[in-house]
Amino acid sequence: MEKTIMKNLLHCPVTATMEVIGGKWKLLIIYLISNDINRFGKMGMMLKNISKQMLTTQLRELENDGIIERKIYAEIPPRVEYFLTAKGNSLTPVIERLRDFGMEFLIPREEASVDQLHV
Amino acid sequence: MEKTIMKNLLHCPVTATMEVIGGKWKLLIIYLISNDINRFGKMGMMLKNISKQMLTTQLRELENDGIIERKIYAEIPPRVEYFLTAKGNSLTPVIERLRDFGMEFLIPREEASVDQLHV
DNA sequence: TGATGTAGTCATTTATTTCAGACTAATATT
DNA sequence: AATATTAGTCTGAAATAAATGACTACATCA
Repeated sequence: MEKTIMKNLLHCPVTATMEVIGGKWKLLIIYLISNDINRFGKMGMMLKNISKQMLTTQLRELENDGIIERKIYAEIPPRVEYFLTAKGNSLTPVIERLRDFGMEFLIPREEASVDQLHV
Repeated sequence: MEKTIMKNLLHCPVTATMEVIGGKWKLLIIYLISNDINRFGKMGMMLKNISKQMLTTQLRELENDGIIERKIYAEIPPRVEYFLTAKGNSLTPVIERLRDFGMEFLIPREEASVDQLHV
């Protein structure tokens, strides 16, 4: 075997996807947005231990990767809302498989809780 | 909405799975093992920029999470081989979806290369 | 007049990861 | 007797990531 693997893995779609969703808060943010918690302040409240800076960074990265969209309303005080793009919504099968694996192998059935925000 | 989300997410199967596979080198290591590159030294050679310590850490975590198994042969010099467990093999659907998303949205078709180690 | 609310930015400090390199065990080979 | 081999461990240093707290803009409300 050659050592071409590293070169290949630069273009590996698995690795590439992990880079997009792998950030500490990214799937959580996607989850919040898909549940209409899509403003900076609200998100910050839900993600108890996140700093503003971290939240900003994660949102910007998701935006740059085309997963979410940022809509600025010309109001004062400022209002910004985030939405999933079509690309972002295409992550659904990935997330479902992550969930399946977690439910089957990692989380005791009774304790599992997903997709319920207790609004 | 209450702030129960953080409590819930402690048991979120999506997050739990990400914790298992999210480590920088873990999917690569799983990939190598599934291609019979399953000894410490060989893996270290393939993963060009990994340190021994890092490799050890990742392998131990995967082992503790039940994804891989460690077989020690009582020989000198020492021989240790790693194998995927049934649980580890159950990650296949997850990895396939990660790949699908990457191929469709992240990697230009011509450049994509997965599952080919050029042995 | 002064406080309030939103969505941030920026500089500095602190915490967490990761790396580099020396070291080990025990046997076979030269 | 010295060297090679494998799969690591250990310590201290360097690099990266993340948190903290101050600061901004501008209209509206009290």
